[in-house]
Amino acid sequence: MSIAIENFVKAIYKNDKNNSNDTKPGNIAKKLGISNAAATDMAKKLATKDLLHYEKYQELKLTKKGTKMALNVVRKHRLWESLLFRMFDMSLHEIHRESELLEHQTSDFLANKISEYLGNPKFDPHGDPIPNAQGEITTKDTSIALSNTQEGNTYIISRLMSDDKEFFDFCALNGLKYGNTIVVTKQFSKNKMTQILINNNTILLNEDFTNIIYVNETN
Amino acid sequence: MSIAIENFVKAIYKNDKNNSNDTKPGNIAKKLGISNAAATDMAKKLATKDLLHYEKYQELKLTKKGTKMALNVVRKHRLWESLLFRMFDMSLHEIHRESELLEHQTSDFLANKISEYLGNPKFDPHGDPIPNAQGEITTKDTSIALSNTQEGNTYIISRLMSDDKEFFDFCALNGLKYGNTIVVTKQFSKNKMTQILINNNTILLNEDFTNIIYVNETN
DNA sequence: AAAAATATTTAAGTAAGCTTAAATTTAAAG
DNA sequence: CTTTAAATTTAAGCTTACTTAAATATTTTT
Repeated sequence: MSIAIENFVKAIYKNDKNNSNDTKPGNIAKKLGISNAAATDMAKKLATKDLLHYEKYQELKLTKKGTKMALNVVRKHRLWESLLFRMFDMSLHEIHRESELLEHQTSDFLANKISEYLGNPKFDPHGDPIPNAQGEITTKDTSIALSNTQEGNTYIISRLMSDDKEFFDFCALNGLKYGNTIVVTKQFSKNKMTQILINNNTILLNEDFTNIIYVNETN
Repeated sequence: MSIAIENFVKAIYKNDKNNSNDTKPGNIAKKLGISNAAATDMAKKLATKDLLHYEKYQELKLTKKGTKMALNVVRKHRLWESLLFRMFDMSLHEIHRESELLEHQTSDFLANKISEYLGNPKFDPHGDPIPNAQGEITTKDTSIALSNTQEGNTYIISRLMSDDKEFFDFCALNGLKYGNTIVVTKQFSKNKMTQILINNNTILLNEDFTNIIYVNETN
């Protein structure tokens, strides 16, 4: 299948996961930087390939086959991120940018080699789960957005859900990293801001950030 | 530039290096598995982009710009081969197959990271020279084909110039590997065969193989 | 040096993956 | 509930990278 198709099913998959927007052609088009018309065309075409269900004006829904394809691409993306992050001195933004391209030119064979080399990791450096070779995500996600945490509690950063360079630069600068511990010192619910303590520094995060930083409670 | 263009200039570059065939559209088409007509079309198009010189019925000649592009792709290919070969348990044929795809989706930035990680190697696992970041090959090649060696002399394998799985399987089985030492025990000039001693095994190689195995004299 | 074989080029056409503009449908607002 | 706004779809068209078939030029053979 082509790169365009892989990116299309991946975009649908990710849009569903975030359940931020409804999964209609327009929203997918926005993510991919193509016109609405192109997205509609592609949706129709993929329906004939049994990758998704298409009904005029309705949301797009991946078939089992489509989901499997999406997870296969996601797997390769996250394995590349894991490998590049471990081997080279590259930022979260940089590994994402490179993996976005490499994911489409990676055989299942090579993906398995990378996975094996890394010890079959379950999570990538963003904290996102890595599907296995069968396209299954076996871990369950108990993490919550920082915006939903309780004042006074201690948490462990589990996911940084973004592709944005500036966000990652901010994270790197402030020690916001997968696995690190933070204390939520104050929730400003009216202003939708969260104050946290990390590495003995107090920082105040606004909604944009507290919605994409995910954490787990400490046990 | 597109993958098709990168592959086209690369094919011209490699055809020139091997100086096996004249570098006309038909020969390039054969290498790329496309029709002659497609190759002519592409050649004309690349001439307008100043990547090569095109004159009807004449050989294609890369411009400086075209050569630089080809060397940039070759660099990425050989760096990937070096990395995959070092990290994973993969054969020469497998690393070639994967690198053939990865080479087109690799930023200069990542290529430099890979090079740095490997200690800026000058040769890949096939013994082929790796162009530097400026697209220059700084090593000079003193190696000769096994078919041109002298009976009784000892040599070091310097290059295995092939993409063929069977050839690499044969090499792996018999210890024919970049850097290994062999003794040429007999040249059967009439039958174009060469007998060598390697790892205490005597093997007889025919022309197909002695023309693509390159060696250096020991000092 | 002419005839035959081979390669190259031209011409016409196709599929993928887009575009813009107009028409249609749905969703939102008053 | 009607009007307005927004999104989706259809239609027509473009570019890239091919294809096959026919025309033309070059090589090779005799």
